[in-house]
Amino acid sequence: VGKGKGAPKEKREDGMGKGEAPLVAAMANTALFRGLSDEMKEELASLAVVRERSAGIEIFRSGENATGFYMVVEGRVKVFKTSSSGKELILHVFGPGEIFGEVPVFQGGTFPACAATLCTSRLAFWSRAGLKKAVAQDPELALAMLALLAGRLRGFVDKLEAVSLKEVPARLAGHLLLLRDSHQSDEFRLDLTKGQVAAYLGTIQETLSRVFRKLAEEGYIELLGSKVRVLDAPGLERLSSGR
Amino acid sequence: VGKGKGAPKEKREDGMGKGEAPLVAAMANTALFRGLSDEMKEELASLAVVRERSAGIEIFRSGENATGFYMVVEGRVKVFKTSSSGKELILHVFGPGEIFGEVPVFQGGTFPACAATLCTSRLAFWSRAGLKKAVAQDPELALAMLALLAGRLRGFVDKLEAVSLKEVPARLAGHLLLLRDSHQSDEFRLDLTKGQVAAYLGTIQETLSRVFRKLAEEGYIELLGSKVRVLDAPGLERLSSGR
DNA sequence: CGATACTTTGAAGTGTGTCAAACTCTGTGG
DNA sequence: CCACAGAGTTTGACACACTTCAAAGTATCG
Repeated sequence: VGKGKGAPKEKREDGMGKGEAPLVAAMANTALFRGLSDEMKEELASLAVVRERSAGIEIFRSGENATGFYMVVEGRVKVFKTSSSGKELILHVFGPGEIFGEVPVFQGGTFPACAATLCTSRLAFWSRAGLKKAVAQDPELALAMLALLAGRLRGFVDKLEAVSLKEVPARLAGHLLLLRDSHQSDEFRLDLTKGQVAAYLGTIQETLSRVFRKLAEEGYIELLGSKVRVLDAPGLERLSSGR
Repeated sequence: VGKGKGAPKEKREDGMGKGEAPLVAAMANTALFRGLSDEMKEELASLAVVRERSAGIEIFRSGENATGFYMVVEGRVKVFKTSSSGKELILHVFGPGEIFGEVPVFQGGTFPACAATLCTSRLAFWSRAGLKKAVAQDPELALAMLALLAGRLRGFVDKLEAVSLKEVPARLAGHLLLLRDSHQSDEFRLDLTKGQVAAYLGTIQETLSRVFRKLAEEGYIELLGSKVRVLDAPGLERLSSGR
């Protein structure tokens, strides 16, 4: 049984700054805040604290007490869990306009997972009380928040299904189809390193590498570095659903 | 690659009846509804349709369109996913006072997973519109609903961590510790068949059986049929966290 | 152009799933 | 009260997907 080389690679940075310039813009891109009046957006924006963090910095840790929640203004953030032997499972990657760390605002008070920046990022932070008050005052915001959590639940159900009921080739096939959809093109670049994609799919680099090769050899895709071209989308669909 | 013997064992029953007797009582036991005024509880109760279902009956299926959500009045319900080869993953088991199938009320419109009765059960059903209206009118209910979804998210994070980062012995150890906590006793009966426990832990009967025996042989537990006695709780803790 | 991070490949080991058969309960009808 | 049916459970032999460990190969950027 392997164990305990799992020293966190992420460091922690201190210091924070203000800066509302892109904040309101990011909020306008956010499903959560989009419905709000400009007035309310301004008010919420003025309550936010914006911090800049470089790549690979820990934002919070699983089990830690939460005093509020975050929004990505610029950059990218991973939310993840790590096993005692050091293997990582990425639960989600958040980009500009997306909020994270909201679970303890409504329940439990501690973060269920860890978060860290993937690249240099600007993050907005709101206190717990602020969001609860806003939600209690504005039924539309409450419904938007409910929709957000419900959507996340749906995502986790899919992930549980994938990790527990599908093998790695099926998971990768499904992931590639999602990327293809979001890029609306058969050709695209992976937005993560392959190691990160592996952690996102619940496996490891070496396995992912072999499966990528298999998919390429069997004519489903073409692979050059991080560039992927989907050659047989229906085939990937078949693979993904396990038929 | 195994495949396609996965014919659903669950049948579907028709017919429904009304019956509010235990309904309000169950609602009083529900975290979601507890905060409501008696008046509002009565109103919501009057809007519910109560159906009785025998054991092993399908309630809804993954991907199906949702017109509302459910509460267990009496009995037990599993929410689960099935792989193409017939393996089942139980996401959750709900008992009296617990609601399920609420995700599509707030997002997406379709059920993310399947649901079926584990035993003869009485289920209350509410229309989608009713809940949304109630949530919009009552900020406390909105916050309670947010807490419910956030708690479920937390549960799924734990489950993902277990399935993806832990081996079966660790998962079983963790599960037994939870049962021990909820029964507040070192000795208790499994509330599910071992096959169902296996599906709940993301494995299969045969593997679970071997792991149970291993835990017993190594002195962590004593096992007689479905009766479990925890002998070494700290040991299980160690096992569960993978140290 | 060299350092560092990322990626690929190989060989070997392991946990878990698969298949098949025997065994054990539990409740029911004779 | 016993015998039986059926579901649930256990066990064994085997297969295999995936991980682990190790090393070489390839980008990428200052």
